[in-house]
Amino acid sequence: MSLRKEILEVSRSMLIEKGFGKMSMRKIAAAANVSATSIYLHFKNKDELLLALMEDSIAQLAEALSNSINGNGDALYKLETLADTFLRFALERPQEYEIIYMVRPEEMPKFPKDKFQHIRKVYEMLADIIEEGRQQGQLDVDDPLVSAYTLWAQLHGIVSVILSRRLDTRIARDKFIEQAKDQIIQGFITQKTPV
Amino acid sequence: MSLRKEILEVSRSMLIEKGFGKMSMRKIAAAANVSATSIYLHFKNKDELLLALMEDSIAQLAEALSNSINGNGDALYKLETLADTFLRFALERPQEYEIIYMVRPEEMPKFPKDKFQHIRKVYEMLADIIEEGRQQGQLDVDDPLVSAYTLWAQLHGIVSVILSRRLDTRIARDKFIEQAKDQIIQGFITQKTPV
DNA sequence: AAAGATAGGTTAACAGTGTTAAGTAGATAG
DNA sequence: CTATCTACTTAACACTGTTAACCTATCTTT
Repeated sequence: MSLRKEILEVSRSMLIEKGFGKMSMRKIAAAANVSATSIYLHFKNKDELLLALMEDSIAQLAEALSNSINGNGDALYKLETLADTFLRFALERPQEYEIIYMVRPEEMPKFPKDKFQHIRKVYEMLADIIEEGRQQGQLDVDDPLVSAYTLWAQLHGIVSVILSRRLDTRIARDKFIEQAKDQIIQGFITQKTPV
Repeated sequence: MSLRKEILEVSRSMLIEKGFGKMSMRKIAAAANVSATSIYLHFKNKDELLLALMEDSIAQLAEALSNSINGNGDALYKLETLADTFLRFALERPQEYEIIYMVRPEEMPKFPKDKFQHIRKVYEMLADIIEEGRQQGQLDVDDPLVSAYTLWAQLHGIVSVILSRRLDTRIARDKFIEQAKDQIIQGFITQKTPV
């Protein structure tokens, strides 16, 4: 196996086991039985390594999302399913979620296109679903792509509050998630205001 | 002025000017004309210093929110005003926002109650407004306190996506904010489904 | 085959980090 | 006048990311 791959593997498992904060170049190197400087032969710096991990996690999340909607159901159902899958992914694999959405490689180049192809595809898939729902009069949105990002941002907000331990201890986590999900979805549904 | 206060002031301006990443104990100490170890006489460690800054920023945010709804308007109007104020605070003072919602003091004790009194008050105020809206049939929510946290989480999601530069470059920031705000608020509004 | 370039690794070092242990000058108290 | 306490200091430890310089085996070119 190439050293590059090995570095990626050990850093990923280190990330998952110990969390992002305890990942250091030297520890990664030690785990791969190699000197710390060797990492720099394969990655420009720590941020680039992080981006590579990110790319991979994004691909996995994108796949989980794609798989969860296997064609059947109407737009609304699909939206709910996607929201569920997203929340489950985030809460079951918090460390991986973290590097996708919470870690900030310093001065992260604004959306380096190539690295974010996968997640862009997800947004576009989502936008398509929203558009479908709009045409069927089920959803009430303005710009579908913007709506896709909005939905995602809202879900991220929910996850973020939980993962960063900012949720009031008086509130049960599951109840919070359920209610939040309902409320978010409801924001997309066409209002049937009686004339 | 007490050294404790001076340390807080220096670190706050350092935080605002250079950002969280470039804040170090030694730099703070140098800016306060004191040795690095002196900080430890006033704060247990860096996290405690961070928490103190956090506490302060939270108080400011809480005040901005309280001030923005000066009694008049119905529940829905108040909700919109609060959302506006929150978003403005976050986007105008990103560094301060960051320490409130994004920085994670390692192993942050789950909501150390005393330090979060202010923000809890805000949530309760928000819950009251939501309850008021429910009683007037304007809002459709289950548990008002949970809804308060949900609203906040959603808004945080929007801010978070922008501040961590994860927003698609094709999407105009202002458009995103406006549409997101509308969608979030709509999630709270009573659906008038015709029978 | 000899010579040179290259790929892939090394060790040593720099400049920085949070944090602790031990020591010190000055005010205060008995 | 001595002892204690307070607020600070210097020195040091054990880390961090990163770079410079060096080594060695393999591949390419003459």
